[in-house]
Amino acid sequence: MARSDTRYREAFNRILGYCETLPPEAPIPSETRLAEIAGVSRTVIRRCLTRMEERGLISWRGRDKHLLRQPRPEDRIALPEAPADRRDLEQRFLDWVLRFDVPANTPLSVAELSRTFDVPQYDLKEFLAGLSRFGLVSRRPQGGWMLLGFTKGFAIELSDFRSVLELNAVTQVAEAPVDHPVWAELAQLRADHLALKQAIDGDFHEFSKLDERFHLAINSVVRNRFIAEFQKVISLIFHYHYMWDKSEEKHRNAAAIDEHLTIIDALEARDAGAAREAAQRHLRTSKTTLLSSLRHHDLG
Amino acid sequence: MARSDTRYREAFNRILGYCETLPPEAPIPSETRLAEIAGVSRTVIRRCLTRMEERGLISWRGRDKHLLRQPRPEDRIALPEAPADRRDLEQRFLDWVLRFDVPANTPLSVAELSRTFDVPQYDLKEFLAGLSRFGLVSRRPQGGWMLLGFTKGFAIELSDFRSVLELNAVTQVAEAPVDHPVWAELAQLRADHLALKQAIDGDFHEFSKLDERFHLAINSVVRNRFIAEFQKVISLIFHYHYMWDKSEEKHRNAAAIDEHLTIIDALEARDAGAAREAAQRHLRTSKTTLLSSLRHHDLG
DNA sequence: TCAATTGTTTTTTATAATATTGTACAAATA
DNA sequence: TATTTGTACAATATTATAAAAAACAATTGA
Repeated sequence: MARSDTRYREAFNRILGYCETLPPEAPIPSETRLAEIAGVSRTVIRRCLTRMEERGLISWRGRDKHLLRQPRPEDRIALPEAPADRRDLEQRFLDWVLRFDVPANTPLSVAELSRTFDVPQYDLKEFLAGLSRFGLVSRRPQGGWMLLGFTKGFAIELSDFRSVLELNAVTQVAEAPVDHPVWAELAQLRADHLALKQAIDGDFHEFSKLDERFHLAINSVVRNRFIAEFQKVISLIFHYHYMWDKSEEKHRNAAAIDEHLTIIDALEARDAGAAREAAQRHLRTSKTTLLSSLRHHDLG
Repeated sequence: MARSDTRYREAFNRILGYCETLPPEAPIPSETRLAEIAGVSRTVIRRCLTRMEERGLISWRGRDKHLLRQPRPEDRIALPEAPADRRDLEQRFLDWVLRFDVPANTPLSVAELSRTFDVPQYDLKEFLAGLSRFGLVSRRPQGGWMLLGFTKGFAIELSDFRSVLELNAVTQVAEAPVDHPVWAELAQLRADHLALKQAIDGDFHEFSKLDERFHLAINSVVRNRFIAEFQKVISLIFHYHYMWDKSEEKHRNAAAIDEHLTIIDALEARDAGAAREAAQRHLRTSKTTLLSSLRHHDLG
């Protein structure tokens, strides 16, 4: 009826683990020290100590705490199952949106999402609030949330924004010092592109991964928290749409390989202007592809 | 112990208002229709109708609903006071952070913020979740939130990001059609800049407003939801820091006026390259100013 | 017969209540 | 005097639940 005691349970087991490393009848460190070890507050530690005393694991009077016996496996508390990783919720959510081709202006039910993603409702609320900053979702007047994304306007503005960021990245690469790791990565990418170009007839599906690697390498030169945050979302969206638009995939990928190689050429020649121009061409192609993939979905 | 009935109360008063426009003994529209009028679900409408019947305002049997008497002021329900505008929470929060010079890595107490801003805690949670997308705040491992912003690294990256966006905007302005409203605005800005330049000795404080107008005009040409979202935060932060860094303010503002005029000159000559270059110089100055204002605060 | 409306049930959302956890400070110890 | 513990209090996370929305079934009237 209030917050869970997972923190206490985890701390208890962790302290138990720590005690196992101690010699028999060893003194137990101070509460503050234990709190540091378990990464929780003293309140939780005191609960743990109380339980340990009850179970006859330790003696505890004032600041005199001693280990009475070695902890056994059955001393541990059971943890509430299903940690349900909150971290990659974003990945899973976008995956869901794109994979099931959830149309724009779909009402999102927090209750339903909570079930499908196995995540508590308040976590989702927080997550959706974050996404609303990207204009991907918004609050509905009658309550709840709504998926906005993936209209034509959204795709255009996303592409444009991506272009702005990526052209900036390209410029920065051209100015990167010779010992920057990006140059080694680009050399490797050039080789891999050439190899795939040879085997394009059979392996054209492989391009998707290469494309992601290429753009990641370019953008890795830019160290900026704001840009990095957006890049994650952008690359995910583009990546998926490319994977699913199967029309003329082979031809498209062959063309993209050449575009990538042109960019690499210009970069290695340290010709920022040419690199920007080549990147601009490539980004225009990408935009067209993204838009046409949306059109196909509209028809299907 | 659950959600408030504000929605019902507001709907009731709105329906009352609608009934006042009706002739005496008029039939009441269908529940669905009323729901549309009040912007609320049928469930709420039925609660409203029940209350109206109890108060002898209407007769209600099945789908036969009639007005019995004209609603009077005392029929209205009292609304829970203090709407506490959720909309400009962002403005007020950033204002608070910057005005009180809240240092980086300050733990934020949702309870305390809730009191100072007169906003429910869950609204704040949602808001902070949104800000965490901008890297301004983050979750602490032991629970709660923490203000990250306004370290040197943050200022640098923010400035860099601003430059990327603004240089893009400048390029777009240079390509804007002659009948675009930005040209009229720039002409006006030129005049205002020249006027202030004349009176700089006395009115140099006025520059802050002019600066905001100038950058807003440039950026208004870019129609992009992602960029617009960021611009709001960026301009607010720069704006405040300029206001408070009083060192050499007059000299700084005089220089900035000239920089602005150079940009306007290049733009009106449709010389995108020169405009970008001038903008780049101006943005570099801005960055330096922002950084030095942080340094002053560190010392103070 | 069928579209519109109402009656009823189910589902979802917003939010107050609250157990758990964190934190500050006083008292005790060594 | 610096640690450590005891105690009180405040904040947070999470639940429980009333309010609202949505879905569905039954009814009505043209």
